[in-house]
Amino acid sequence: MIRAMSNDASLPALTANDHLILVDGSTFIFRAYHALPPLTRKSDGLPVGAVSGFCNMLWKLLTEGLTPEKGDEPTHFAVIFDHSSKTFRNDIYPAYKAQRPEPPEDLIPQFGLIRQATRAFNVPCIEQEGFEADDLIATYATQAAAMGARVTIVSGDKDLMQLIGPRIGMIDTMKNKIIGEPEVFEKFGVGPDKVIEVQSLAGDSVDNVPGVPGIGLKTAAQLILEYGDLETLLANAASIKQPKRRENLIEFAEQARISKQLVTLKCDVPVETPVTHFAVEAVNGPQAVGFLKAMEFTTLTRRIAEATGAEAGNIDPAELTIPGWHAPDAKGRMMERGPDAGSSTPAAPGSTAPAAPGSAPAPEGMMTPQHLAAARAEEIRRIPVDHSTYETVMDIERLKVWVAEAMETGIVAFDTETTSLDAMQAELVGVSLATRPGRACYVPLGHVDGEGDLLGGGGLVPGQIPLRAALDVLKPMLEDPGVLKIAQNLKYDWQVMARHGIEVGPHDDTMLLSYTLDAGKGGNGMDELSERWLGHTPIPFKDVAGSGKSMVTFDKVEISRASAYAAEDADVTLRLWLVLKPRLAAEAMATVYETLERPMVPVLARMERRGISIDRQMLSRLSGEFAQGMAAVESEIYALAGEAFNIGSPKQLGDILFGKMGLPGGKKTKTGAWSTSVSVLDDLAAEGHELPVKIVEWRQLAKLKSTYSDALPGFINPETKRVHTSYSLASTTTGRLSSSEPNLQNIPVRTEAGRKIRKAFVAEKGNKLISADYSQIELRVLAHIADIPQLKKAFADGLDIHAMTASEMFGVPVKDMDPMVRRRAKAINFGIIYGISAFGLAAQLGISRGEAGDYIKMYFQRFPGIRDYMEAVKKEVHEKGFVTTLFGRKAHYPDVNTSNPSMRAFFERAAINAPIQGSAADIIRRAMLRMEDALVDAGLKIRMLLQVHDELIFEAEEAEVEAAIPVIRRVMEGACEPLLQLSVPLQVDARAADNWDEAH
DNA sequence: CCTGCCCCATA
DNA sequence: GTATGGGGCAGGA
Repeated sequence: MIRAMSNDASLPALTANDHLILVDGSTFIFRAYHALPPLTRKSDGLPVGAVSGFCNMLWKLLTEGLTPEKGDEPTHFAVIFDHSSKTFRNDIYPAYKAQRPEPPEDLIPQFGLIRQATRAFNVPCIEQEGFEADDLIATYATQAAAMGARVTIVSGDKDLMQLIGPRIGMIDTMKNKIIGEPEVFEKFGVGPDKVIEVQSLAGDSVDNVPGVPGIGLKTAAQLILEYGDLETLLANAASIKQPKRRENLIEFAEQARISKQLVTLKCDVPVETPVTHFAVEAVNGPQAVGFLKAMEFTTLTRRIAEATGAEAGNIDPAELTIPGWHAPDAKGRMMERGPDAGSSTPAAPGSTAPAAPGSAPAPEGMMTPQHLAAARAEEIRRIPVDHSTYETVMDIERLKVWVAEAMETGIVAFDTETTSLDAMQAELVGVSLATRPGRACYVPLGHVDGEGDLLGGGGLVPGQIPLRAALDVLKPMLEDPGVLKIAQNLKYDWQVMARHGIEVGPHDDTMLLSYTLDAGKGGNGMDELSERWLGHTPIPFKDVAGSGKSMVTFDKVEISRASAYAAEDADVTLRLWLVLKPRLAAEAMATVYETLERPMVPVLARMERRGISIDRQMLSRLSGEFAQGMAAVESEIYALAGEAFNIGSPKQLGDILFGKMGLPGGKKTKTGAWSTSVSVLDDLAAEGHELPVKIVEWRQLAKLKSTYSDALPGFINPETKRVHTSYSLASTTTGRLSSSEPNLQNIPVRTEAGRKIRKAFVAEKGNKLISADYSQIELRVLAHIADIPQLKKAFADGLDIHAMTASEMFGVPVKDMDPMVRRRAKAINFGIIYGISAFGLAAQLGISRGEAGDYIKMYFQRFPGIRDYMEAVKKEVHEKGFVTTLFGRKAHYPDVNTSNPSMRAFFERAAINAPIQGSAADIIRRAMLRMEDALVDAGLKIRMLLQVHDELIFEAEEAEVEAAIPVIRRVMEGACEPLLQLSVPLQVDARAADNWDEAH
């Protein structure tokens, strides 16, 4: 149909008072599809998630414009689509966008629907043969801007960023982000006017724009900033210093020019519909409502009916024309099971279900623990996982039935579903329970409907038990001393429940069971354990909530899908427990689990909840200082190098140092590139080169800025104003903890600049931070384990251990010792702990392999017990596949018997190190487990905040500091006892101050 | 957008 | 030579 007045000149041109909104319909479809909850469907199964997002956005933009404030509404509006995949660009470069994957199957019917939606809202729907939507948008935007009007492009497509200017803006509704010049700069490193120059160099693998090989966004921006544009750069390509880059720029010059043509948008498309025809017309209420009703968008239908005065009840759903779509027979999708689903008594789990533990059934009665454990594993493996047996609990009476069942059984696996991986911020969305294999339920508590996404709506899905009421029913069971609660990674669930006033206990943790039994054999995550022990692949999280950009929080997941996923988690957890728990006794690991692992959960959970204060202003000032320092060093570097380059790129740096400047490159990395690590740079610096010194300086500042001063403030919890790290109990082979998000176990300390970061960790007003650390704990453990008389005596006498070592080895007196000699001995001592090699020691000390070998030989002569210990450990690990710590913890090295000599040597060194590092880890764990009670018993309120392998950090009121320090020292120094009497004393140094740096 | 690589912060 | 976590870059899905 031809618009009646399509060439009517009487439609007025746009003026400065006009505001044109151009929606990039094509990319919107794809992005909405990925951003919105998966599997939103109409009752007949028609997938409509993208259409729903589109309609919401359209309505909001038409009525409000970009912001809810008045006066922002558009005067002109159009939605632009791609017409077909072939465009003039394919004539220039046939491969352009050639590798685009086919759109997902359930998206295909939505293409037509979105065009219908546009028409239903009375909005021009524009597409034109041979041109991409981007070219049409570019043309219309340029025309309107030339008339003086304001233009807003609604898209997240980076290719459109080249259009941004004084009158033309861009908004990404999916991210709710306005894209202006600063954002373009952030993305491309240049302003909008240079975007195409950068793109023509860097290329774009998504669209198959080739660019120039070896040049990414960073380098491209660097080059364009230096040369201004592509042609100038290509003209001067021969003078580029880096050989590889020069060659590529010359060889691929034509390819870059083609790329530029591909990315340059066409601003002069002979458009069929003039921009003046985009004047906004009132939405035809009945027409829009008819369409929305057909789509079953209830919320939006209501909203638009109200706004337009249309009588929704009297309007029939519109007829939809959907090519390629046939509604399936009215079988209906699986509905959530109602409150009465399932029988009122627990279903029999099947005759093969194991009896509850503790009540050893007669046939198994005479088996050894090992047989029992193996039989149990086989038994569990045979019960299939069946999602259809799970119940969705929507009714408080049913919940009470489940709780009663758990109380009666005495064992329940439970799992929480939340909105975040950060236990400190996660909102509870649901709880799942399992009482026997195959008997599990999910209790949704906080699911919302997804339609409110773009409008901020999204109320609770009706029918769920109110959160508070459900928790009141669950609490007595979760805290009942007679009911064992089992979880996978319990610390997380414990935290979430603690924030709702529930202290879960007693408990078991399948992740820790696995870690205790199998540390070093592989991961301890649930999916992995399920594969390993049950031969079952649980529903992947990404299948339920999506992944990456399109991931939704769990509260937006449809309840029936959430239910299958969540109930399965509890079911699998229970099964894993049934398999793993009997192994504790069979493999004599029950004590390790019960004294070193399980009780750590509440201790760490409390430490994480407390968090630590950081001084945001101080870090912000530091970021500024570091930035200034980097800028200063940067210009010196460019001057020394004779050109600008990306210092942060090891590849480019290597080209400059070893290519252009021809410095002798000592080492290469395993991929064959020049190594530019500090040790290499230091060597060059020692030869008198200035540039490497500056690089090291720049690197240090860059590291401190990006990893610490820039990143740490982002971890301040908005509610508590403190930083809450997360400790992992099960991610090292040796028994150490690890810390992440943020990692507070690698806060700088060695350099002056680094210690400024540490100063930003502060005590609250009226409080002090106390740092207490073990002195030389690993060497002391080594002295004990390997039973070395000289070492033991030195520690007993409180001597300087490295000086003593030097004295023994080189026969020099400790008094007035040359610091260099002591330094060598210190390096050797560390080397021993790491399973020394001549290669490593040589690298560390900057001496020859032969010389290092001589040192080691001499060391073993003086301390033969060390060599004996090392040989014994190697023998042990080859025979058993694991080694143990002083307290019985196992570290497995399943691949130690490999025939690859260097791999083998690596595992042997690791095995030598593990009992030392691991015993020290056990000791500080024991101290941590006793610390809280000891402090409370001493009448102190002081609390433990952090652990850094051999150091504990506390926060105490000033008045308590003096009394607290002796208690802390006593607990830490006596941590081995009474289980073990170490043959060397443990020594703890403790200090209090206003910040971490001064306390350390 | 994810992954491998390189480099670097700590004990 | 041991044990970690994390940031930036570049390349390939």
